[in-house]
Amino acid sequence: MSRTAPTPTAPRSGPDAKVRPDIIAAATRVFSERGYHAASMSEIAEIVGMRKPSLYHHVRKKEDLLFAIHEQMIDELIDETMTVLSSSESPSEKVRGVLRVAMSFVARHRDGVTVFLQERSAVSGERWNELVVKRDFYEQMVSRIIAEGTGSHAFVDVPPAIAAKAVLAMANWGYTWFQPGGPLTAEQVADAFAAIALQGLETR
Amino acid sequence: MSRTAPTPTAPRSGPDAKVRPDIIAAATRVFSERGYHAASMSEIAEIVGMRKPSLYHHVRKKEDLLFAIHEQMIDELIDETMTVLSSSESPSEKVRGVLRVAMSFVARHRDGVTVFLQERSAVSGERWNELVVKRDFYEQMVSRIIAEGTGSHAFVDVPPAIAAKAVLAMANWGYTWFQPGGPLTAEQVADAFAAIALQGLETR
DNA sequence: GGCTCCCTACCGACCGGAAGGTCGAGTCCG
DNA sequence: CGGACTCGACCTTCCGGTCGGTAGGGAGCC
Repeated sequence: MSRTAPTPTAPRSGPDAKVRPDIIAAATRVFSERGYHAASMSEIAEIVGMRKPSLYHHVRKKEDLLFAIHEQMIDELIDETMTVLSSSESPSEKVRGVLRVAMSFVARHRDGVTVFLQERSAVSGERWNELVVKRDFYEQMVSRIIAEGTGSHAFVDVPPAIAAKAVLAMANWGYTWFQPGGPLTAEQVADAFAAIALQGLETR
Repeated sequence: MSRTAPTPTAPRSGPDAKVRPDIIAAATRVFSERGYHAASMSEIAEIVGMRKPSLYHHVRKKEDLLFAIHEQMIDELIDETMTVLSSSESPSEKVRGVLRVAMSFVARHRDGVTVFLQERSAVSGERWNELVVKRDFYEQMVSRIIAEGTGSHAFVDVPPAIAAKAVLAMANWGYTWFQPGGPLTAEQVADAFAAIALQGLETR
């Protein structure tokens, strides 16, 4: 057949087993387009060029695919944001950096981010907790940057948690409207958002 | 029977017929909790105290319920925001007003807003366009306020469309985290967001 | 008051379809 | 030979939606 995976990927050996990347990619596309519950395993199978029963040779349950997407997204996002956090820039520059990373992430992984943000409640049970922890951790990273700014009086005295919500909202909401081929690049948008978040709209 | 609707509500006379409010309320709750596709008509029927076939006496299709919720939300939101837009306040005050209206809206109609923002793509066909037009109109309202501010040099020179995205993002994203019984009221959150959007995080 | 008529609301039973998931048999390749 | 991989047929479950029939109350009439 016209298979493309050379590595003999260990098949469904556990709940956390590696799944073939093209399958994850197909699932990401279908989940993002139709929504998790409306998406069918048959359609995912068809995209990767097999039938549904074959797909179940690589995946245990439909939910495993959803979880894998979620995990991959939040792990990568945390990883990329970490480099910003651990830099020696000023709090302002870190906020700008967070926004740049986040917007660039949205631009590069549109479908994945859509699934990650829109299908938040579809993951159930044990693994849901794991994701909540990581999401909270990510938010804490941003919160800490802002606390750093207010601590050094570089930032106005607003509750860091609320300010973090505001900054994250700008980036997260991007998945609903940002088009990678549009008039503005992700970096330009991120910088515009950073300007608003840091200096505000009013003239000085 | 123990009915409570005294008015002989005209039953399913057309696609735009009025549906009993308790049915809309039940659908809103179920759609918000389970997601549109995962929600079942039986569960909605059960909440309002009837069986599925009886529910279909009041509603033609499942999608009609979804559409009704969407329409109700966007219509009310536009209506409330209109009063802000048509006031004679300064652009800054109007931005604050928009955020107050939006956050208060989120607080009062949590489930409805959740459906409205999360189940955006589940509406199909003709009526979807109608909703897109209204959503764009709402966004234009905010965009215009900001253009007004940049025009009078009260606001910094940023593209109004981008600034509108930023402002709306803060409010829209609220549905994912704001708890009406939490430490901050909707108005307090809105004012904090307005402060960030207008003056920025950096000290002057 | 009784009586019929009719319309609204309600429901048990049912249908067609589609979905997630399984099974057993086959193929290919090291 | 054996394990990875594929698939046709199949099972179960559930869902959106329909159908035929029933209860009940108001309107009109005698």
